[in-house]
Amino acid sequence: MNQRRAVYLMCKSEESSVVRQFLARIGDKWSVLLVVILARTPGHRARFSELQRALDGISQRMLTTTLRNLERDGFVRREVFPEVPPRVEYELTRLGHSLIDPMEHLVQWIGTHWSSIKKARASFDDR
Amino acid sequence: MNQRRAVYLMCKSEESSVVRQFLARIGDKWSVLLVVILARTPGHRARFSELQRALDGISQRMLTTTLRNLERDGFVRREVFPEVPPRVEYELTRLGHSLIDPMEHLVQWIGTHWSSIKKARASFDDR
DNA sequence: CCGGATCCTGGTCGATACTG
DNA sequence: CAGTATCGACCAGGATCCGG
Repeated sequence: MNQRRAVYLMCKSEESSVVRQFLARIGDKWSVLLVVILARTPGHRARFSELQRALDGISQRMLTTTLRNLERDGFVRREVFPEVPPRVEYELTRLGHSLIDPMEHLVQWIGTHWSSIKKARASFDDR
Repeated sequence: MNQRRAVYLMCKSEESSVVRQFLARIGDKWSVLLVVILARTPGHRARFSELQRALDGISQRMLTTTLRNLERDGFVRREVFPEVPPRVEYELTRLGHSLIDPMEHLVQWIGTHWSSIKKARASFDDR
């Protein structure tokens, strides 16, 4: 019970709005996946086109704006190499890397409970 | 490193799409907050109007649909009391309650790193 | 008191075309 | 190669009204 204090405190203050803001940002269509992909890339670096291939189905526009947002929040560092043709690499920052830990817990939870969710949905939809 | 296996595996399979689906559902404007509020309510139960007061600013429509979605996923149980005026109570299921644990980690992380994010944004916006 | 039905608005995301 | 610009479809979500 001790362990859950932060959640219980959350609603008392404006911390709930912070959580909402955070989820609204990182909870978009591609951000989490992008961070995860960078995390598992050797060196935690990749260039634009590599990321586009890795995130199956992402449009060029969305990759750009997702990367900009992550850069703005300090999760990703952008490095431009003055070459022709241009090369741009994105690297996970220390802050971005620290995200892996809570996400790991979430992924674990999903892995354990996803079948329960699917079952609940199926039985709910029978009505 | 051992601890991070699930995240690294995630991208290999279709598990990434499961994570996306999950985040898309629970990552909406009110779901997480609603679960947290129920979790901290004595008995993990509350009626519709109590929830509406607790979630400052939520519209009646969004409270209804958010509750429906959570019920469909098996996080919340709905109980109708055949009275006049009607009374409806919502209760966190065991599955819903198990969500608290990973969310706790997330909240902890946000608490620790939110100031870093704000600083990163400020310095980014100076350009 | 609870919540369904409707209408409306802004924002998110994809497609496409075009630059340095 | 790595973007930017523009357009349009779609949907989350708020306001409001009504009904059991």
